[in-house]
Amino acid sequence: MTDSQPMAAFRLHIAKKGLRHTKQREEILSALFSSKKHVTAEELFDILRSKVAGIGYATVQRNLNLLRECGLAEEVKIGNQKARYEPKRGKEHHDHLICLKCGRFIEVNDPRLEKLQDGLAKANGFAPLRHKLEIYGTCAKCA
Amino acid sequence: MTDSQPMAAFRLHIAKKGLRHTKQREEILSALFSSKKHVTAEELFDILRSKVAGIGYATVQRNLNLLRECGLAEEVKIGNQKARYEPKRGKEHHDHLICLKCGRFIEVNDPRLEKLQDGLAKANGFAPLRHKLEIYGTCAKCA
DNA sequence: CATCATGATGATAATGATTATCATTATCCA
DNA sequence: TGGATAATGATAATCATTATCATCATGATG
Repeated sequence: MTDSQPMAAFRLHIAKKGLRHTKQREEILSALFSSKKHVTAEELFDILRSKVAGIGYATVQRNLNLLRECGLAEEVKIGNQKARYEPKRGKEHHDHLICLKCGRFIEVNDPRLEKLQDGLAKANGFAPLRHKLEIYGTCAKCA
Repeated sequence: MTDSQPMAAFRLHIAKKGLRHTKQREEILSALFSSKKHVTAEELFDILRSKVAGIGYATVQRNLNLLRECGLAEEVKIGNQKARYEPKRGKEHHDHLICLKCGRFIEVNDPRLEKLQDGLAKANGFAPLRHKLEIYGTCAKCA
């Protein structure tokens, strides 16, 4: 099997930390990157049950956290709702437009935001690492 | 007692919804607006115990939600941590620089962000209502 | 001012998401 | 291949928040 780019990065991270490669980890990564929407741990768990006999919910959660650690997954959390995860390729960052009616997420990206972040931070003697911008409103379909 | 501006707004909201004015509500609002930092419900509860004999935790939580409803309080939530609340005067909006080391919140406000929000939204047929920007990094004291 | 319908409170249980525990299994290096 | 130990899976624990419910307080009414 030829490793996909994310899979290779995952293997590298695992090796660097002295962790082990497992079938579950492989499948979790694969399922996350195959998903077309932002999935919850539970949804991912349901998908994986049919592929990996006996896989446990805790394993999915644990490895989503691991993927988050190595920058391959990002968590999006709205209010007290269950966290959703999205695959992250490379270093590109994007923000979200979140529809309050249907819950849809629209991904957006604007380089001006990065500049604005740096400016705001610098003015306060703050060293920025990352940011999270969520714009709430109504999407076109729900208007 | 001369009502403060927020207290008047609170009374108005309560009246409009057919709710009742209570000593607890008054004290919760007052304590929130007296706090110098972003407080958790628990911290507010501890402050209030000495002022209002027998006040319950649930009452504080309930009324923080009520204050949020009528725009007098704003909730800030980082990861899985306990929610923090800040008093909100009028309609001014601000965002947060959040220090990953000491947990300090710095409030910032830049009108360019509002324009950026509107631009991003319009480009996606999205009607924006509000946004939340959190910039994570290291503050000057923790550098 | 007294009555009373009902909203609010306070104590506590319930909920729900996430994390910790632990016995067992699987990985992978020597 | 053996063995040290990380990972897994099942489940319990945790923790913040919300729901429940008996009792109390508010405020409109007479």
